[in-house]
Amino acid sequence: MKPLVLPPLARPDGMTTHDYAFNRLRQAIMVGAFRPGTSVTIRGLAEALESSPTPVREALRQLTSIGALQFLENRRIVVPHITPARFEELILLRIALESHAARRAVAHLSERQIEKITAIDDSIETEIRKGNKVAALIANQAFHRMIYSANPDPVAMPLIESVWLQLGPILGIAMEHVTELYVVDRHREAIDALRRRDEEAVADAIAADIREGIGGFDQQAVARLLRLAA
Amino acid sequence: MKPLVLPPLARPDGMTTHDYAFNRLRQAIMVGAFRPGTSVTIRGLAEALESSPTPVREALRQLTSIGALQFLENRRIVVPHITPARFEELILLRIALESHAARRAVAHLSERQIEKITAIDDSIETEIRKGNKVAALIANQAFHRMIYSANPDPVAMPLIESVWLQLGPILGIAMEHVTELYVVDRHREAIDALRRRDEEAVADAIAADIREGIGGFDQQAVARLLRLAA
DNA sequence: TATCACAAAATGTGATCACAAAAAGAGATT
DNA sequence: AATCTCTTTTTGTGATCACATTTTGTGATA
Repeated sequence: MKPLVLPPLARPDGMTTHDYAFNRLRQAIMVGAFRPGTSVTIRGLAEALESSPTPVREALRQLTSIGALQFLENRRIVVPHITPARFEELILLRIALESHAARRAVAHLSERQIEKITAIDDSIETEIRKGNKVAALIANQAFHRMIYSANPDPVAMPLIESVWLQLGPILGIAMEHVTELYVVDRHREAIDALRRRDEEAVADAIAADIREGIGGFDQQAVARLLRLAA
Repeated sequence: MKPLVLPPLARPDGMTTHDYAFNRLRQAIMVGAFRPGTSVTIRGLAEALESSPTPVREALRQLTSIGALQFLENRRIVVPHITPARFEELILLRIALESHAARRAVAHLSERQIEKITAIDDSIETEIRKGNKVAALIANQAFHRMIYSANPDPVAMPLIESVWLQLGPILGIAMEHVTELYVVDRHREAIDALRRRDEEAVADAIAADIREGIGGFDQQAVARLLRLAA
């Protein structure tokens, strides 16, 4: 129960122990390193991160605030379970949030930024072709984040990432069971719409992208896996 | 700098010190007890709450995760400032989130719940007539929360409350400068739509309610106050 | 009066410890 | 073999302390 393979993550100079723990755990959950129902302990993580309980507890508390973890009544700390209904709500919430965020970002995107976004989209395909699932997932998130963050007041971004974190554990299961990766996204469509500054078309492309494939994965497959995770 | 009038809040039995601190601070920010730019200290709050730094720090860290507070680079803890642009984004985000949440709740609302919601709406008018601003604000939040929480998987609710928290400090300023309270909401309209199970009409009523008056207050007045807060 | 330098106080950070509750394990009983 | 009871271990909680950084306060200098 205590192998605890935590994806590595560089620790920039001057970063506090707490911030490091938070970012590392957050990233781990975001890319599906923990399965639903997994329980973690403060002391265990403190040891794994070579620190002490105090900063780790703060990081865990923060992660519960954004729905990534859950403090149960019996004081146990677990990765939340996901029911099919909850999964459906999260996807619909992604669509509502991200199509809104995309629409509000269009006017602020420079040509240069759109080029950068196109480059990220290319890197997604590259990673998929190389079979590197986690890298493809991270690149896909970067694609979406880059668009929404063009808004000078990206108030929706933290909320979007909260939803991503809640979907993270599902992605972990999906990546375990999906051997074949295939590109099924609406990214080119979204980029074209960005170039035309067509807010509605961008929002529609993003909505379709989310609906048809969660982070590059086939939704039907994920739905099937949900039964395994329950 | 340390009068720190924290609204009282009962502490249920068995609640941890951390949870108590979190809920108390959260409630204080939500109803506008802190002004934008206000800085708080861990030790100061620990003393005010008659506890120690550890649980307070955890509570503050959680509050930053949901945008209610901000840890600056110089390690100072402040209530975030709000620019007019940021305010606009937050309002639009409220509209996007809450009209979505309302739409997703309609199918799950029982007649009994709708009656309860109607009663809450009545209490809002009562409080306004009595001139009790904070109580009216809390009742208004309860009205919205009651609707959205009808969804058995209310995944949007925490995100909505996050936005409320970010708007809280503005409400505090508004309440200081607005002497006359008047009822300008679309609540009856929303309730009627709920009774007809008309999802789109409910969503529209909620959107209009938010757009035309933030929590029962006149938006123009708030916009004017924003300049004072900057 | 304004500005700079230095000392003192305040503050966030993180490790440690004692305590209580929960979980896990061991052994006996049915 | 299953269940119950009691002991041991694990674990979250919260207070305290030492440390480093920041802020504040004081006084000298221009």
